[in-house]
Amino acid sequence: MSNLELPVLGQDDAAACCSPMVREPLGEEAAVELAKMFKALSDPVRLRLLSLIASHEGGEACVCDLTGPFDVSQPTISHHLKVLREAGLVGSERRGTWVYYWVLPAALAKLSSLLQAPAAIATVPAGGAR
Amino acid sequence: MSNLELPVLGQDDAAACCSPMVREPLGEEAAVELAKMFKALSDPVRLRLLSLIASHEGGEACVCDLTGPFDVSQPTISHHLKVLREAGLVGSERRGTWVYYWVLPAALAKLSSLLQAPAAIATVPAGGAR
DNA sequence: GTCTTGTTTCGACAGCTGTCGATACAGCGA
DNA sequence: TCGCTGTATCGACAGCTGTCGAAACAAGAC
Repeated sequence: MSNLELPVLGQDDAAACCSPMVREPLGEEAAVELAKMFKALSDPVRLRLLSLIASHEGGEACVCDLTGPFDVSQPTISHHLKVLREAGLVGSERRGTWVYYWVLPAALAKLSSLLQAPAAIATVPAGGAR
Repeated sequence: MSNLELPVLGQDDAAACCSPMVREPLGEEAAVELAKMFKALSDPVRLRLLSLIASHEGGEACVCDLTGPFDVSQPTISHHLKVLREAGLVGSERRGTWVYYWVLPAALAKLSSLLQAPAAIATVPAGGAR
């Protein structure tokens, strides 16, 4: 069976803790921590926010870039950004007037590797490479 | 506050659901669907249930194998299994007295690939064209 | 200084979620 | 048939979540 170039465990310290959950039962503490991250991803607005930030030029986006595409109010966007930040999925920094957010790739990689299902790897279309 | 109209890619494309979200903004519909799956993962008990099922011999587990390790009641386990099933993450079947659950690897793979964060994302040049 | 703009926090509210005990349903064995 | 065991559903309830408008805070412009 072919093996793609997948994020390898131990690639960095954040991912080291998370082997695919299909290999061994998750511990209770690990489950609690991971559930918090998945909960941050469990809202459509936050999911779109995350992808907007990640796909933005330079890999970061100003809040002012993020309020436009949504139907919800600006305080609500701010709230969702806070949730993403507290879950460790994004980082933020104020630069003058604006506040910028960027994705923390290690966090996404951690969740991604956790969900890797060996039996399914062969059925996944060959990566995102264009 | 919401007059901005940014181009959103992938709203009509099936691939939008499976390519890394760091490459292009998630469409609204795709985000709603994916959020449901992540919501199913956003509870520690469900996360552990999923890993217990996946790591069980034969890749499937009877409900009777799943109630033991948890402090919650049997109806609660049944409820969580239902959530996982309705999210499309597991399948189930009754065989005589017992009901068996198994993980649907394609669903995990879908989420896993979505979260894949290429290391390059952090170093994309600011002037990069799309 | 004052004003303007960008962002966060606050307080409130409806709706959803996880949990339970009680109960109903499904098979099996005696 | 009856009873037993395994599983799902029901009804209820406390607590959490997403949302808003109003207000506060931060930084720059005038």
